[in-house]
Order: sequence, then structure tokens, then C-alpha cells
Amino acid sequence: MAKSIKYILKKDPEIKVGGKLWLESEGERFFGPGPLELLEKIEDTGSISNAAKAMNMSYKKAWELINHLNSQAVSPVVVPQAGGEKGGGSILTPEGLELIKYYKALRKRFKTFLENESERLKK
Amino acid sequence: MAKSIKYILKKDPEIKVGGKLWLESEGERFFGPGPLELLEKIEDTGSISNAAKAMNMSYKKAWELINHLNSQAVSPVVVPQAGGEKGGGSILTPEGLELIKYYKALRKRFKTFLENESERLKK
DNA sequence: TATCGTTATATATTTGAAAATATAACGAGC
DNA sequence: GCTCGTTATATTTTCAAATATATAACGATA
Repeated sequence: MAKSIKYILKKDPEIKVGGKLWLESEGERFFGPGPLELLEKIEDTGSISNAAKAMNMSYKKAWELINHLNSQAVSPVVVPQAGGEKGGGSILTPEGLELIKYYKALRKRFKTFLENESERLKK
Repeated sequence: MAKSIKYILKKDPEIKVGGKLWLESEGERFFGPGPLELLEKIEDTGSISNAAKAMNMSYKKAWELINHLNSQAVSPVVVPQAGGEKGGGSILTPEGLELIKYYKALRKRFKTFLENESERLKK
């Protein structure tokens, strides 16, 4: 009789089931933990540029994430404004705010899944 | 009233929730899709070396994965034999086979989770 | 004891993704 | 029309991760 998994892996240090979630279109990922944080920081700071700085991301990468993200939505989740008062900035649309809300709820359900699976590994 | 998520993302091409799962110890991953495939190939081919070739992985990386994996188990999941008939080889222990079985079952439950979440995104 | 292809390990090389850098366009407010 | 800091974009540089290469040890079999 083969041992079940909980007798195979070490108990100390504790072993957990970890994971990552994202949204994808045609196998290409366009939203996950990184873009979530970026959206939140854009909301906080008012610009892609400042948001990128705040999370130690290059502006280029941040801009590409936002650009790609916008292309997957019916209408943009971030609206850029080049030029203008203080040089411009970017704002989240209601759709952007809803996306944040959705992903956080999804993440919570995933957390529960991972916790349940990690419990299974224990005696 | 804000739109719900299903009115925000494009319907075509279809958008799905994707993800990845692994086993971790102290935040360090030691088992996931790659090691799973490697174990299966070791079972098929009889050696780490051949298994690595079969999946286009360098021997070094394969050896490190196996070494790390063994260190997380109470007793080894792969037993190496350097030297001997045909130069040696490696065999999976019953624990190794059980680990494959466990991970595949876990992956199936995760697949269900992802499918349910992807359904939510549709009308 | 000679052979075989493997395990085990160290070092050198490649390479590809990320970051850094540079530059132009933008447009409200002064 | 000048200034500001942003968006937008191209190019260069960096760096870490992966691969490639090299070498020794292993041990059953013949």
C-alpha cells in the first residue's frame, strides 16, 4: 500500500500549496498581481509615471501593461492625458475601479482554495 | 451604478481565468508543472539525463530540480544510481509515484476552479 | 580491468528579458 | 509662446538565468 501524500513531504518547515492567477486572452496574460498593484498606484498617485516609480517598475513596462490592458476592455480602464496642467496624468475609469474590485474578490476565492489545499497536506 | 465585470472585458476573443500551482516550503517553490513532467519522463526513460533531453531541459537544471525535490521529502522520490549497467540511471520510488498522483489530482481540482471562474466572466 | 553512459559538479558562455537612457509630442496655465 | 511633467516611443545597456562545455566518479558487466 502506497503512502498518501501527507506522509511523503516533510512537516517541518511547513509545506504549502501556492499559486498565481491571471486573466488571459488567447493564452496571453493581461492582468494579474502586477497590473492590479499598478492600477491601485495610478489611482493613488494620478499618473502612470508616478505609479511606476512607487512600485519600482520602469515606466516603459508600466505603460505597456496599461496599453495591453486597455486593449482587452470594451472601453479603457485607464485614460491617459499627455500635456496639460502639471504635464498631464492618467485616471482610472469606473471600469478600472470595477476591475480592481473583481480581481480582489477573485483573489480571495483563490486564497480559500489554496488554504483548503494546504490543509490537506497536513496530518 | 457601475458595470459588473462581465460587461467590461471583451467577449471576443474569449477571456479566461488562468493560473499556476506549486508546492512551496518557506516560500520557495519545489514542485510544479516542470518537475511533474520531469518525474514522468524519468519514469519513462529510466534516467535523469534522458528525461532532460526528452523535454529539452539542461541536465544541470533537471538534476537540481530532483535534488531540491528529494530534500523536501521524508525519503527520496527519485533514487539515482551512478555507474553500473549501461552507466546507471534513476528510478522513481513509490513516494515519487504517489507525488505524481497527488499533483495530478490537485491540478484537476484547480482546473475545475479555473473553469468555474472563467464561466463567471461570460454572460 | 576495460567499457559504458550515467550521476555529480564546476566553470564558461549565451541570451533574452528587464531596465536605463534619450527624445519628441502633448496641452493647460501663466 | 514658454514652462512643466506627463505620455509615447525607440534605442542602448545591463544583468541574471539558462545553457553549454568540461571533467571526474561511479559500478555492474563482460
